[in-house]
Amino acid sequence: MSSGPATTPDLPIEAVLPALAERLAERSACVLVAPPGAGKTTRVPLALLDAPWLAGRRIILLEPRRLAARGAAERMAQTLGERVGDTVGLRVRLGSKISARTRIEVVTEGVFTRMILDDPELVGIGAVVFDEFHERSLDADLGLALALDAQGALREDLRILVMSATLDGARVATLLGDAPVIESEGRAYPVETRHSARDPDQRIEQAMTDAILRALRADPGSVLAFLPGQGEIRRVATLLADRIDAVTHVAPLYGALTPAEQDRAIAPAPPGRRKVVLATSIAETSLTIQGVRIVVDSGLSRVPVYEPGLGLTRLVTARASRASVDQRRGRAGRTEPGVCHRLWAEAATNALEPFGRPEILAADLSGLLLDCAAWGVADPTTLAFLDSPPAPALTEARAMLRALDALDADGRLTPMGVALRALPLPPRLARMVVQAAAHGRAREAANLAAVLVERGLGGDAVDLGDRVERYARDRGPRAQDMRRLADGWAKQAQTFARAQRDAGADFSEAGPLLALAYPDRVARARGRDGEFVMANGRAGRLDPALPLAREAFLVVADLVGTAANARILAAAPIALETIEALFPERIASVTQVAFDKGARALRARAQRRLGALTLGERILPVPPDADSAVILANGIAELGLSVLPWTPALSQWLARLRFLRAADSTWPDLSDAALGATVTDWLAPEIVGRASLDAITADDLGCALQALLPWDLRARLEIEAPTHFEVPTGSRIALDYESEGGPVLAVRVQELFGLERHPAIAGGRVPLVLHLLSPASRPIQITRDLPGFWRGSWSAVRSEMRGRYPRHPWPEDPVAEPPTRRVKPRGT
DNA sequence: CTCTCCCT
Repeated sequence: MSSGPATTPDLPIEAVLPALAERLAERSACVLVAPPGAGKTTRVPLALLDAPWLAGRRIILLEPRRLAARGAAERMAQTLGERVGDTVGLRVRLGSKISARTRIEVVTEGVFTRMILDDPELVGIGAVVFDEFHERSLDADLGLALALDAQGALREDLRILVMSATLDGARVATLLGDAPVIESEGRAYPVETRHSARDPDQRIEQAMTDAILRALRADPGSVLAFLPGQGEIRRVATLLADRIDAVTHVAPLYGALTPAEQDRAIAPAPPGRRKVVLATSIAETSLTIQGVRIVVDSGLSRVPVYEPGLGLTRLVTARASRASVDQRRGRAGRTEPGVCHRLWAEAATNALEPFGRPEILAADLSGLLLDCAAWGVADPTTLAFLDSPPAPALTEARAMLRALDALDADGRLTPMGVALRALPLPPRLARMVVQAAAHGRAREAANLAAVLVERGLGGDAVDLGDRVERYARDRGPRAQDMRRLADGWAKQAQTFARAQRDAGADFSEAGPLLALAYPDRVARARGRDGEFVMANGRAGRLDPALPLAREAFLVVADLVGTAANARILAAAPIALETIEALFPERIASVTQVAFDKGARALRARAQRRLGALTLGERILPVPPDADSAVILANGIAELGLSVLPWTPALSQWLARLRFLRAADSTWPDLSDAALGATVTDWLAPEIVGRASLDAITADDLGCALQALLPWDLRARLEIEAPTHFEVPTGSRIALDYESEGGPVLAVRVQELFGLERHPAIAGGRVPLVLHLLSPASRPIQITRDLPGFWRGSWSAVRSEMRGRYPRHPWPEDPVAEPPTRRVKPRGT
């Protein structure tokens, strides 16, 4: 291996600079792929400065982070022996250093998007250089799409250079019109990679703790460990505390720490001591930790998943990408050769996604859509994006911007949209500030917006009123910077403000202000345990010990977690009267009819609703309409159809039809399941105007059942399955169709005297099951063969019965005897 | 099992 960067001042990138200059002289776009340590960020812009095609115009260098932008500007200025603001300038949100002499402007990606939207011709600019493009931020993707559009339509002479560390350069080159790709060597010390697959039953915290302790014993130097999030970092720190030696210091490192805490975490260990830094993906790029020789990588990272439809983002723990784990490994070889321990089997590396998911595929696109509309493009998918913005997120963004009144029906910018774009804030918050300005509260709204966009400003209390108050008392440099910015937003918003009628809300308070930005996240308490339901239908919870948890209504600004378990991170209370005053056109009056199972009756309520949220309700008489009847019918079906007012005749009717259906499927299916599934069709029309089960009569049920039988089958029913059977005495006896063996005719035996043939129905096809009864209607015999009975067991029955009922006829030959229906004994 | 990171 060659010697390291410390001993060789010439950087690997120098070797490709002549080729790069040559390509850019003849082509308008170029891709430069160079791994970390190549020196591209600082060397390339300076090398292009004297190119003839630049003709004295400026170069814009895009960096993904303010820290990186400041560092690049400082190093380039130093190379020239100048200060930032001379030849090399800087333009970031908080503070710009630009002068008339400036030829290279280092800007953050978001700044460039605004620059090109304000000046699509990019007057005075000869080249735009995208650095760290492999990070694929939303702003970089949008900035490149807009720059390509401008180049094609207005500025064919504009040079576009895309620089990237690990990118698949060919894809970008295609996007840039088959631009040439130049590759450079990187420079890093060798890093030995060791794999050890984790026992799947072991928790990641335990595996990481064991691996760190092993690594400390095996090699000298400090350790940088990558974990997915704060929770894991805290738990590993606790586990390590019991088992680590006194000369080794454990330092957590993640984004939510204050800058001072972060500085302490990345400071080198004192001589003779070692350090274990437990970090999130924050340590993959942008900050270097001195003295790290050992990296231990869990292979996991926490990534956001945007849910269009709810307009919310939740976090999931996922395997880190191949690019990400390689980047992590590289952190061990920054200053000397190192070791990287990976907590997975070597073969699993090939199964990793090659790159992390580009932000444009998993983000809220409302800002992007608004910017595109300002560019004159209503459909962003017509621009040259490396990955096209996904349709569901665009649909959601379009709906939100329409609701904010920022776009018209054709997707063009409205005057409100112009006003929102003038504020460098997310569209919802911009709308809040503009609308508050119309009521003379621009300053209050801008301060609330500041607390919402700058993480940690005003602390992390859930109650945003508390955060605004703390921020107002904060005299630190960051708070002062943000106050200057917020003042600018407020002034800008006031230029668009036209005095409006009284809104009936006090916009000096956080809750009413927030409602302007998040009308869909107005929430109502459900129960007492800090549970709230929002107008968008989703629920979230608060620590029940917080005073905020006792409020009836909140506006939720931020929450995390899965749909089933979302935690509210920022909110402010709002009064019911304020909600009613703010959203008269959004609040709908809904009459709701529901079946009360306990009372077995319908209940009607008039509800005032904001989306999924019920603001108030009162009891109403049940409307006697078809809709109510359907709800009652379905409620009854849930209880079971046996609760209906069945009479013996209706039960028999049903049994007759089921009997026929069993043999012949031209008859309708009237099983319990089929009837229950179709109550809307047959029961509901006959119970219109009924408000409870008790109000339904047997007649209602009869009419409803009749409707189940087509006209042409009604006459056949009487023939095939008659209700009664006429015996020789002339008695019409009801048949029982519910018996399992078939339809039953139960009759006193004397009424059958003279009958030679067995009685049958259904055109003689189905013999009845005869239940022969004594004069006292006690069962004597069951038979399906009456002639056989007369010939056979009748004589035995006769001898027994004659003794018990001596005054009734028990003839020797029943076929020859006249039938009788007399029950009373013959005269005495 | 209380939040990844970044920007106008």
